[in-house]
Amino acid sequence: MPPAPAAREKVLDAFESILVEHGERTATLDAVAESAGVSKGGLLYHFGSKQALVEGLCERLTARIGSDVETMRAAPEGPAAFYVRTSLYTGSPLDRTIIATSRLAQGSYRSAVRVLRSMRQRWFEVIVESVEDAAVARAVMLLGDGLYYNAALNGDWIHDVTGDTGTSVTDPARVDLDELLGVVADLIRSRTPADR
Amino acid sequence: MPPAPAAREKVLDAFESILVEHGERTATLDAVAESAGVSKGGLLYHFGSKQALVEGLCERLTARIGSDVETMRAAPEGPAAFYVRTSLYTGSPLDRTIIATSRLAQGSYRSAVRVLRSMRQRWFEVIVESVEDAAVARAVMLLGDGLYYNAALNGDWIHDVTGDTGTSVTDPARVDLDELLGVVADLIRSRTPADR
DNA sequence: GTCTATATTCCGATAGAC
DNA sequence: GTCTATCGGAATATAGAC
Repeated sequence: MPPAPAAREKVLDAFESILVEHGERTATLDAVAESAGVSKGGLLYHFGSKQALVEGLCERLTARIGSDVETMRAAPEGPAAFYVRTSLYTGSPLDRTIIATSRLAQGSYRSAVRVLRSMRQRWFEVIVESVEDAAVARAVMLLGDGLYYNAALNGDWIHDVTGDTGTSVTDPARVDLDELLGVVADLIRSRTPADR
Repeated sequence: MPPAPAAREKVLDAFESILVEHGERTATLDAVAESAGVSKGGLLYHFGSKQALVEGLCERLTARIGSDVETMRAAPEGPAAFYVRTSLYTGSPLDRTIIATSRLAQGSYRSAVRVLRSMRQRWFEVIVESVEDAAVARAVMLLGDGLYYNAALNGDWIHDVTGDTGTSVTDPARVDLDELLGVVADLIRSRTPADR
């Protein structure tokens, strides 16, 4: 591949960060340019319009999902567990691109909606293939969706970075990964035909 | 209660509709006023600023959640099943208020984030009380969150209005309610201590 | 490729008539 | 209570210098 224009990636990173941390309203060309360390004119050289910027982010998501799906398919723990585990927000590049694109989709950016739907479709295909039960696969998908919904809602992204002992049992937002994976395993087991 | 200014409610309805159908960016005072059939000046008489409008929607959500939680607590099918069932978008007033508020929360409206968190907290308390297992309760919450995430993503809200027979099994977005409730029932059963 | 203007449109809010 | 008119600021996009 070509040397890859560094400025383009920097602009995309900045756009992503502002979307994740401050929402769509704040992600103006001015703000993105400043955060990327270029002028507005410079930004508009790489992305001719705001729509082009949105398109750029969508393409980045498509690319990142491609490698994620490959990893998922080969995951030793199984695609379902892998999917649930990686749906818990950790601030990975993929996480951030997903949240940023979700923010755009909540606006009226059709292309963001399209790319997110296709992402879900690709995940689902791999999961349903491995659990052999469409109902369970859809439930697993929903659990992952729920984790992203919570990530997008909380904003500060602190789930388990603090090693505090007082994790309140009554806080629905504080999801424990091992606990959840246990539930998922039970779920899959309870639905797997015991014909062997 | 006082006669309840009809115009205020109409404005709030319009704000909600635009948020749900076109997103936060489109929900300008101009657009809301036009959709509500009043002038911008008229709107600003009832809600002195955009922030006041946001606050008004948050208060509406708080009120509607209050009655929802009561209904949920008394539901014959049990709070968990009730919660999952009503998390599937049907276009009810509560559904619309939740989606609208979620749209605001994805922006940087702190009050919307706060009211949504408190909503989840209240739901969770009722659910955990009935299933007696915090892990299951959290998983159930996530399933509901996932349903709302999907509703917010699809935008056209068509899940089951069409009586088409060709519901593709490979479409993760097309959730069948009975199927999902079956999974939830299995889940609760698999985790309920059989000590009786 | 990147910059500094500048044109244009639009949004939120205020003032004041009716 | 509801309206019209308008100000000030911000956002997208363009033009053209370096």
